[in-house]
Amino acid sequence: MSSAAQPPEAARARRPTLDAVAARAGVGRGTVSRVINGSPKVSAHSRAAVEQAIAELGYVPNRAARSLVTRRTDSVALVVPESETRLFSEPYFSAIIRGVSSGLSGAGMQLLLVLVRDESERARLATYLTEQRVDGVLMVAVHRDDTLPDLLDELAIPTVLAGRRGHPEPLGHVRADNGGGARAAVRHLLEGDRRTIATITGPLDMDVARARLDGYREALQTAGITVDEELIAVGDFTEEGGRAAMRELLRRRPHLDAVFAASDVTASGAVLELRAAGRRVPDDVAVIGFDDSIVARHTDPPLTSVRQPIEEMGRTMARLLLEEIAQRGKGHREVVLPTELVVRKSA
Amino acid sequence: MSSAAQPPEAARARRPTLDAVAARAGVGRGTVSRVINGSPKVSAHSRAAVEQAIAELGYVPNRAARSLVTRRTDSVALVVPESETRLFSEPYFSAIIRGVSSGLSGAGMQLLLVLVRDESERARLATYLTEQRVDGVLMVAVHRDDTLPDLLDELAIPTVLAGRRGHPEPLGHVRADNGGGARAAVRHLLEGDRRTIATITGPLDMDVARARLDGYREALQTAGITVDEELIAVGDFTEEGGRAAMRELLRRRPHLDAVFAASDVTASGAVLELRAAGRRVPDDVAVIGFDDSIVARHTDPPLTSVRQPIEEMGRTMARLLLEEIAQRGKGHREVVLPTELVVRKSA
DNA sequence: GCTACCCGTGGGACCGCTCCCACGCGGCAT
DNA sequence: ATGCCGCGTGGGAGCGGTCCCACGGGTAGC
Repeated sequence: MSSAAQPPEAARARRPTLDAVAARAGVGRGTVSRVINGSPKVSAHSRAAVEQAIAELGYVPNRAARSLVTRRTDSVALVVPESETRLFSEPYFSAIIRGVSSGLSGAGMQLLLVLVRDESERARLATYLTEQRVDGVLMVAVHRDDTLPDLLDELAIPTVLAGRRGHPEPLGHVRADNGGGARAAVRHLLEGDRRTIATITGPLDMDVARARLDGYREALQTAGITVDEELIAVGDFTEEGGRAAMRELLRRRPHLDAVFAASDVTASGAVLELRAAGRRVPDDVAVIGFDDSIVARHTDPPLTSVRQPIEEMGRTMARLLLEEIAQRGKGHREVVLPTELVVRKSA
Repeated sequence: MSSAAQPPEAARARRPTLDAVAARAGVGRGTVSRVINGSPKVSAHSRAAVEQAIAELGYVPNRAARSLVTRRTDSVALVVPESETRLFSEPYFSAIIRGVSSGLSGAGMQLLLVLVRDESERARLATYLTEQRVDGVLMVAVHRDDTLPDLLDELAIPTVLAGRRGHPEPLGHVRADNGGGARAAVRHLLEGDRRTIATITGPLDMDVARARLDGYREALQTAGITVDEELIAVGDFTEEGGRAAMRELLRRRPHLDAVFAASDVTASGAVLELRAAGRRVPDDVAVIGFDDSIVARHTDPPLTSVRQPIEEMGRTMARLLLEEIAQRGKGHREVVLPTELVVRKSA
């Protein structure tokens, strides 16, 4: 058991192999392999002998060897643009990881986390992913012009995206009902008798941002209100972007009485800017964010926000990917999860 | 190039092997291997031929095969207790990952993310880690009684911890100067003429929490102030814990005029509770947090907080681990990185 | 009593790479 | 010319599994 007594320079103690187990159990390699892989065609007697030998030797199968012959790695990659780990306010990043991890762990799959720093690294990434290191790929924050998903499609590597690039989206993906969330937010503002409702969007090359903007438009139209394009400002999901957009909106339409922001961080920037301009929130201007992140609970006033079931999205992504790996091309390729309006003080 | 034309049921196109490259380049396997691994003992002519063949075939080495013979996997695991992904306020979790990822990527190492849900999973984890799937292990949020590090030590798997379990800590680790940060915070409060300074700690089975508490004590003693044990309340790094601790402190010492909290989230809970008790922050009671997380910037008032260089901690962990993997037992085993007090409005 | 079948089993042939040994060949000293 | 050295090189052996084929022995069917 203890290799601690060995001199530090010694090679790491070599672990027992399948052969060793077979020898100790007095059976052949094939039988040991069958026991390990749960084959039913093993006598109770042999099975017991093998299991005891495994326990005595502390045998653990070598993944590389198995992987070499089965051509599976039992691991999947989660690809995240590095910039997103900064931008995404909590709990997005960790919640996705938690969901993915929990969806995977039951299947004995390992999670390879790949942060992509910049374009030059994308090329290297493509190499990694073809190195037969992973059985499938999960991607978050895919942009409309992202080419990596196409490459994965072409290489026939099972892939599931968080969100879609456009529609139709040929690859499997999971997304929140962004449009529905946006509609609920705007409806809530209308019910609070707000009439001049502005919106600060995310980058419009991302489908989430577009879908939230569309929801905003639809809710207004449903209420019989003509959309005033001057009430729409493009942001980038950051606080600073939110401030800039808010300044611009105030300049264009000083008398607006509500803002629907495409993220909490953006909303918090908007709140700061509104206050700087002497407006009270929510008395003069109501504000609603998106994500229900930790920021929403800690701003002043706490933000009303649209919550996405992020952890469940991660779990669902994992499930879709496992299905796709198990049986190429089967399973439904698109899942939309519901959003929920969390009402706090800002609207 | 295109396997897209094949029927979906077809096995994934088998990738070219080293043999194929050798045949195409008109050389032996050995020579191709040498080129790939950058051996100098290859003639310019052969090297060129091999490189061309690799490019033409789109050859990518198979990791499993290499791994099987070299007994290296070129990947390391980052082990995170799942509860921590919830508790750690941003930016800790993602910043550590970013740092680790950047420290690793240069060395061509891959990052395996392992969330540990509960004790039962720890056992499975131990199995994973001995499966020869990783060359080393990084761990965050190690508790004092955590046995996994000992196991890793015994198995002679290179390991680096974020923070230490106690001291001395036999394993390599990286930590922030928690004591120094705490001292700086308390000194700042003293300079603001606060005299009745309370503290809300983290769970005392974690070294970070202990070190911050020690720093608090030292700063007071240095200033010639006797530590009043009634001004010390134990929290758990959560907001609710912060609120409960603050209530207790107000009960014990109603006239306290400052609080040093061991985390921003705790501090934000304390602020809420202070306000509920009719105290103004910072006028009546000054508050300082720890972490300089996104929460600190968004509370009202924005929190003065102690910043840790988290991303750099991650990078340093990766560096230490790579050193340890390259040459067992060499390299210095302990790195302490400086903290910095970020002054905002709360103190 | 002989053939047919099935079940459990052992072990050979690989998977794709690295390691290392042996070999050929040109250049230099003898 | 002969011997020696060293450089580049080819290819056998193995890493530790899985897959699959062939085989032995029991049971059932005729």
